[in-house]
Amino acid sequence: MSAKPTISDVAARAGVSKTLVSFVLNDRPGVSADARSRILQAVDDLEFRPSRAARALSSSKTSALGLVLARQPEMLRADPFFPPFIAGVEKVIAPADMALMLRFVPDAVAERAAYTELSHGRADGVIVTDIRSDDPRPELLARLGLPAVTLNRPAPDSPAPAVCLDDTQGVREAVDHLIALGHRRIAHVGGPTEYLHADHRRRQWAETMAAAGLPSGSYVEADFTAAGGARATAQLLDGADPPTAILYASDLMAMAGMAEAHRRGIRIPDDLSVVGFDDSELSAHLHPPLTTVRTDAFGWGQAAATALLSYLAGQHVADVELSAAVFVLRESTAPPP
Amino acid sequence: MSAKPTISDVAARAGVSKTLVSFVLNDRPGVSADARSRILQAVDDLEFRPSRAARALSSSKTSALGLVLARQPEMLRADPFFPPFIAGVEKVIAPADMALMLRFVPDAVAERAAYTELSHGRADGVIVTDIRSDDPRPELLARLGLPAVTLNRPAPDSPAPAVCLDDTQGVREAVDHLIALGHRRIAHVGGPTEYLHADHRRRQWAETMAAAGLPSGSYVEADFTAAGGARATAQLLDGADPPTAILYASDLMAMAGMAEAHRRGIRIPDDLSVVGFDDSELSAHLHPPLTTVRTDAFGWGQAAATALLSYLAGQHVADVELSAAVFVLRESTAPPP
DNA sequence: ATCCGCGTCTAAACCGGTTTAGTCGTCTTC
DNA sequence: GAAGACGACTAAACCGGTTTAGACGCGGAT
Repeated sequence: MSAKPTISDVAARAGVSKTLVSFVLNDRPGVSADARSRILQAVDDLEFRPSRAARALSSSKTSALGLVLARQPEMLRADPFFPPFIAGVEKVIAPADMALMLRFVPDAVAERAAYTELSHGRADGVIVTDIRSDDPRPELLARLGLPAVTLNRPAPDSPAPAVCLDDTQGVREAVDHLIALGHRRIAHVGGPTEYLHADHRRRQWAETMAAAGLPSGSYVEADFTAAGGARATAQLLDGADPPTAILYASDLMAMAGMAEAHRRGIRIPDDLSVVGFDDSELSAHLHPPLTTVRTDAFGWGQAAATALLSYLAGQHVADVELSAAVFVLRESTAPPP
Repeated sequence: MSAKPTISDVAARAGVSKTLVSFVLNDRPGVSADARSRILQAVDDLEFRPSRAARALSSSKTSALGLVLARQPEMLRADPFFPPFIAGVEKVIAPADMALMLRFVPDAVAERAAYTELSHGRADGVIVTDIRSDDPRPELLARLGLPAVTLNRPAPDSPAPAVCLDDTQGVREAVDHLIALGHRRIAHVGGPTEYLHADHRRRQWAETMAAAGLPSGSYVEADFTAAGGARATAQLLDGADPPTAILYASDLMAMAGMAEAHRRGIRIPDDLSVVGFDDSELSAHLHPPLTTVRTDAFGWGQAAATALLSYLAGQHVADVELSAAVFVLRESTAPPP
């Protein structure tokens, strides 16, 4: 078991130059059928695989994409979005012979450092998720010269192509559904408003209420954790004039909220209607099954990866618009008592 | 806004050779204080960062670790283990200036290809998780010359250091707890037995029952998904002589099982006791809060990364033994009706 | 007969670092 | 005062690919 064979070993065995081997490996024209087959034979015999590191240096292509997640471990633990999202990305990039560099960072400083790192020979491009308001990343990435694709559009003038999924239409449908059932006091438990998607959901909820001529409902900002969802629910339930329905910005918070209600002897959906967001794995198997809004994280991952790959290939990439999040009616909603 | 500066640019600006810059960058002795400060100044002025790709080639070190996950997207969606595990790994490797290459693969063939890929200039070492029975990976990795650390020991003679966490002691405590409450018919809903950890949990359950002189309980193999957990629970509950307690190999299955029981009007814990496994985010916030077994995935990630880093540094690494999974008593268990 | 174009192939430069082998001057040491 | 040790520094080789510039032989056009 000797060391790994190099392109020179292959060239020697096939009786040709390194150049020609490289041509064959990269499907470039101008190689005779005879030479090609001898080279392929040698590649096979030696089990040769080109070194990624060498290729990265000479071609300035790492064949890797980067993904930086700035999250507290707590918020990540039960996140229903990233696993399928990453699976979708992988599905697209694996056949393209690319891989994913993943970075989890605790704060904005480390985040900046991580992107800088990635831009120096670790990744060819990045997918930017969890867009925040006044997100500094598009500017940073432009300065680093690191190609990027963003999930939704951070700002009208963001230079990176955006892969957009309207995740608020489902929220509107959900609120309309609650209103149609007769609810008038519909509260919202949101995520940290620094995240654009959390803010959008809150806005959509407020606007839909307003459009129906209802008074604005109670709003509590939470943090996407189960504990936060339970706390927010307790606050709403214990307040004066408690809501008859609560719309949550995530299934996890909704589930914790349901338990919190149960604990008070409040029945769902009889006494309180609950709507989640995400359609996470467990939601359909809850008792009662959770009415929610579904976003296709896997498909979003695929679309983002596809867009980034074309962008890296030098093609002009227009914003992509995916089909909107859909409202999933199950059994956690009913007319108010 | 020119191209990225190289080490030669730094050398030129500081009036020294590339070699000396390299020495300073790598903290090697034999550089005068004067030269060192001039070089650091130049590095600063130019915002120079060494190219990972170049460094990888010349030093044969990629500064990256690999992690290959062979899972169906479905099984990954609500997995409570990997997010904190990866966060633990990151916590350790980030300060060591390393990064994580993540690969999700659909099957064993792709898995093999992924490891092969990683060994050719993409990663310096890998962490092997989800050990299966007769796992082919230790042998493959040895053949590829790719340093590895395994989570638990696949076989007594596996060449890679193992980072072990006894996740069955908590299961024994859980079963003992149920027995002490008076349960005699304790069923188990397990994970796919090809996974060693799933198999271990099943064994521990069976052995603890036997040790207490109880007849062996019903066993249903499921797949770690919510749907699977619900199905298995239905099967147990609808069978002849249904159990008074069910031990699940994951919280997700336990939660789906609880809902399935509720649907039949079976109250928890009054009519049926339920124990999960993982202590996932939601478990403490369920109604009733789920009694479960907690494994410290974050700590496991840290330990595995630490072990791999020392191993890569050429140190001899003995197997690491972490503190065992602990039984977490909450409110989903009670004496049988 | 000469020139041109073309298909096939190669030598050498190059990517940006690390490492080896050695140069040069100064300071000890006998 | 010569030899040796040592600290500071550098030129050049090297890692394993890709890419550029050009060589070589051959057939067809002039």
